[in-house]
Amino acid sequence: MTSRDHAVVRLALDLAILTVREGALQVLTVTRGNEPFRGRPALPGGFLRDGEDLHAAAVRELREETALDGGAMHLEQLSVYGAPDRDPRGRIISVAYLAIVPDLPAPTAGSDAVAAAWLPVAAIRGGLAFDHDRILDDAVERARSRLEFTTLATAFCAPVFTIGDLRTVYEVVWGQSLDPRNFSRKVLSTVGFVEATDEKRNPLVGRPAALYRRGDRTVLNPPILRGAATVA
Amino acid sequence: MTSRDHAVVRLALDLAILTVREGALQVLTVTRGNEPFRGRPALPGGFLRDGEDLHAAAVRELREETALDGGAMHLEQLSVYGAPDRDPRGRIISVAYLAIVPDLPAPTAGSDAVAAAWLPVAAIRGGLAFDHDRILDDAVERARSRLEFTTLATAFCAPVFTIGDLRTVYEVVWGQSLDPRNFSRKVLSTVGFVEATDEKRNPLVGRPAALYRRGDRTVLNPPILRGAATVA
DNA sequence: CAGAGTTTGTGTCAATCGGACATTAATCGC
DNA sequence: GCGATTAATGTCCGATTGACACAAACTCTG
Repeated sequence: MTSRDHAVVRLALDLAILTVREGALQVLTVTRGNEPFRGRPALPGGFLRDGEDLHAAAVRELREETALDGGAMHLEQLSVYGAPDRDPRGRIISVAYLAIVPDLPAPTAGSDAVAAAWLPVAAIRGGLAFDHDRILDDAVERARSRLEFTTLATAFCAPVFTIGDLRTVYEVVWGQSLDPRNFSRKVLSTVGFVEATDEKRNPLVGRPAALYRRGDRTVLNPPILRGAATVA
Repeated sequence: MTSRDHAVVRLALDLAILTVREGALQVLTVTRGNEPFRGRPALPGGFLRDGEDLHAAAVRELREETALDGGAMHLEQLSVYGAPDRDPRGRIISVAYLAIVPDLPAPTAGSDAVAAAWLPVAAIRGGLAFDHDRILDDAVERARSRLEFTTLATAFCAPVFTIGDLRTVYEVVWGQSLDPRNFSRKVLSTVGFVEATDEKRNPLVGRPAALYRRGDRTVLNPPILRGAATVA
């Protein structure tokens, strides 16, 4: 069945799990315990199991890494990386997934066999194993684009959040500051983006902010384009 | 090396090659000569070869099917389809690619071993083999979206084309009619979208139209959004 | 050759949207 | 109470867009 003409490959999954922590866009990394790239940070991942659905495998990996219900968070397929020399161990094709999670209050699964850690994306300068730098670049660009055209930003937020929280997500992911007034107007005028609650949250200083839940809309029409706004 | 835990898969490539022919969005299909799905139309494709790069394999398949220089046309990765039961022959993961080609004057590679034919997308109602209907749906949606945010529409056109040709591409792919005056203004005011030539083309009837080449810009900012325009 | 028919190219106008910015409201610390 | 700080609402104006008028250039027909 498997003739010489057909490449024999193993199929891996790699997850770029993004969040906004401490005012920065961060990605979940694991430290490699084996060669190659021993000791280097890498994106968490694993191999596809026998008879396992591709998307289900990604959900499983996400749950294993974040100890969160993978079905509830945002998880989308990013791309496939299949350069012949991308893994020195042999022909391994990797399907990369992009996951967006809120700032997790739980300790980041550090008790696992592998050491997991959140790293600021800006602090990673080509330091990841394999071709994971390229995967991360693609993941960040996808997330930036998603913020323009979908309501994905709410996936970065806790179940209940303020407009300021949402604006911070945009500012951190895009790396530019936005006008709070215009941002509020844009979000609140888009029906289905956020849903008002009757609660408020008292910050350490300043006027209390109204709290919102995510709405049922997923696509933003019109989009919120990252124009030539004031760079932070 | 390949433990029981790791699924053994074969990696296939499927191409959704789209064009605009005879005023309709069409896709290149091949008629399957073997079981399963013998006699049913399917997207052209093949298996990844040993040591072959993924994108290079897609370029090769495209050239085999259209006899055109794959490097010159638009070819992008679409998605991966990996449901366990998507192929009755066993575990086959498929990487789908979207290709956009102009209306080919050459006979559509009909002399090949497999019979290739252009089929209008609208005429295909769940008639493709495997999960190719879903792949085609995704490909069409991707193309529609690309027309909004990139200059991809020029890939549907011959090297030299009129604004009317370009508008026809939008109308056919989106399935809605556009105002010719506003469309011209939008295209011509976007620097780098099209490049003027000093030639004109005489249609069968009506005023001659100026001919343009594709410009060097790839992203459209601002985009041309398919709004609630008049449906054709 | 004149006029109808058709398509291209230029222009107008009003409604809407987006960016820049002012002002008021609510809370905390002193 | 008062200043500092952040939230929420509002104003203004230029840019963009959708709807539509009209002139220009060509072919076909009578």
